[in-house]
Amino acid sequence: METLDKIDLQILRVLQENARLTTKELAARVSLSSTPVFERLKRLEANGYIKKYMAIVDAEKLHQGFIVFCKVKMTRLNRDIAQDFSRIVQGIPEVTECYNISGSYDYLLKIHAKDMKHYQAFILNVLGTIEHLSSLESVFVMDELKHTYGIHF
Amino acid sequence: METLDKIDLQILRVLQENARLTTKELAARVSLSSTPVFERLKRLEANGYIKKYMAIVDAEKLHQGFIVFCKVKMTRLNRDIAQDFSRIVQGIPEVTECYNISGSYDYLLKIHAKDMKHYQAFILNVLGTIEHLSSLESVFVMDELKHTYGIHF
DNA sequence: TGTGAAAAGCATTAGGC
DNA sequence: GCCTAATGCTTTTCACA
Repeated sequence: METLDKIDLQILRVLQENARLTTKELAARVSLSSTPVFERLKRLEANGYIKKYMAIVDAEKLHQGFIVFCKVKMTRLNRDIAQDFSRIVQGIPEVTECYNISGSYDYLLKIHAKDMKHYQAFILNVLGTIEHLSSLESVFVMDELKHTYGIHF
Repeated sequence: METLDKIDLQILRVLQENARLTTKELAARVSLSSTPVFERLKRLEANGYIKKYMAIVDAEKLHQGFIVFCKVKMTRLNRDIAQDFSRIVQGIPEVTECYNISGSYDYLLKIHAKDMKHYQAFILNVLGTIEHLSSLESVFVMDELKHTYGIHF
């Protein structure tokens, strides 16, 4: 797939806002009939423009509303250590995001926990026990002002 | 709504993974017929357990793959200044997330930009011009190791 | 690429356990 | 609460501009 036209982009924008629209409704919003919209959609999915469709659930209501950004520094970092760290992190459900970052820390992790007690236990029993870990710094989220899920394009 | 039973939780878990399942498929996964699943779904939506359905699009492919966490410190922070800041941030499309955080900075922003050039212009022309802003620190994302979108429960 | 029509399959409601 | 069954839409395919 070379490049997306305006209609493709519009489809992506609409679906980013509401993924449960019927093809018909979607077609109405981009002023086409169902068939071409259906085909474009399949193409966008097949080419990886749409990674997945998901329901955004309320973390607070599901008792996972205690959010912490945890900065991690390793004693040293090479390919093997980085791969091990990545593998471990993939398997930790509390870690919802993990980034390799610039600055004085190596990684930034987003953690979802039930409360401070749960988070403390998590640090002591899970994160803190990772090999080659040098230091941890927890930045607690006091309020979520904005969370768009999705991007502007 | 008082509390969710196991089937409700299962429905939420499945929809978090794939929001475009038909009611029928969803029903099969929780071993029920369509009708009760349909009713549970409507209840979960009505009670805010499901906040929205969205397509996750590939930021890289849409030229928004340059990600920066930007820490913001204000000269001082009171209710009015915080409200102003929140209002401004809601209107900035590059800011996909914004948190009020503990530590030596007041806010943590997640920024999606096209590239470093775009980001620099954004800092100079948009973020840097906000009133009562004391300092900014950019933490650049070099690699995204994990991004689940969604939580474990 | 697009349209419109038709077949197959689903969502949604009704009626009953 | 759950089920099965019926109806009216939608999705999806196909022929054709």
